[in-house]
Amino acid sequence: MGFILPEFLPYLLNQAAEAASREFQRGYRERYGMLRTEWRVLFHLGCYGDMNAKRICELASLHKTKVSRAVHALGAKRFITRETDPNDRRNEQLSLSPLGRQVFDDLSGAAEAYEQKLAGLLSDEELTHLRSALLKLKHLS
Amino acid sequence: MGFILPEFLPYLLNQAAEAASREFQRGYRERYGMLRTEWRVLFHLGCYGDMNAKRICELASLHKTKVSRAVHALGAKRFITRETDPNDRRNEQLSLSPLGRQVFDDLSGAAEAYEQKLAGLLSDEELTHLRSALLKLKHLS
DNA sequence: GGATATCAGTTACTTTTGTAACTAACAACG
DNA sequence: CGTTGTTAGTTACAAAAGTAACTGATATCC
Repeated sequence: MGFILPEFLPYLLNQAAEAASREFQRGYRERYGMLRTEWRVLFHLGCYGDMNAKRICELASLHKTKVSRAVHALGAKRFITRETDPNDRRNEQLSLSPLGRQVFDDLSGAAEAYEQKLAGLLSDEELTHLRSALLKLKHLS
Repeated sequence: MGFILPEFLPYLLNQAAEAASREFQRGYRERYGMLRTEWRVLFHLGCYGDMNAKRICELASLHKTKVSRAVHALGAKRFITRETDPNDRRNEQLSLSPLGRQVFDDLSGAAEAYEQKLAGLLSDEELTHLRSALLKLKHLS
């Protein structure tokens, strides 16, 4: 029988993800000139604490070049500082600067508000189920 | 309270969407050298029948430049034909060529198989709920 | 009919991403 | 030691996407 495009999961997921990102994206883009990967790096540091680029790659499933570029951009904006580990000079610890912390605080407020808005479209139950289904899908090698 | 990045819906949605697309994408990319937008255009014609680029933009929420480029690429590969409407020469009707139909048949088989694989990660109930939640999110302005 | 607006689609230019090859630092093994 | 391998991160180049301005065609309204 005919293939039903609007029920195809990868397609549906992409459309929902794009719709959910677009409006929120505009916020950090306009306010701080940040790209999505920059937002992600900033939030990893803000939510999990200092770490190196490698660790961010793992946590966020991002390629190292993407993270490298985001780290440069965030450094240029003075949102993060980079400190080379004297015991292993390949390793560079990333931290939020005080300015970066301020930006993070502002944006995490905006993120919470936006999450509320999205959550408003769904019941609590739907929301829990959605999160759990998304988590299962995420772990496709 | 701290913001929980791994529960943030836009982030979760993006990760799940990327994971769900990546493997499937490799298939049409390697077999036919197609990009994601080309896949989408091909599938709109295959699933809904002939239409013009404008209509594809609307159905798929894609920008017209993206569709224009995909249409060119699919034309160059001889997967679609383009016919100017004699009553309104701005309007160009797109159709699958016989070759394009073959490609569509092959890829829709692959898509069905992949959907089965994804569906295997979730129960029937989870799947229905997931689809319905994604549909609701998709309709954010 | 002629100025103006609108429409489908394209082009030219810029920004962002993907890929692979490259540093520089360290580890392991003989 | 010194060769070989691995690691964290960068760079250079090519592919793709975003943006806005542009065609050429039709519609509108005076």
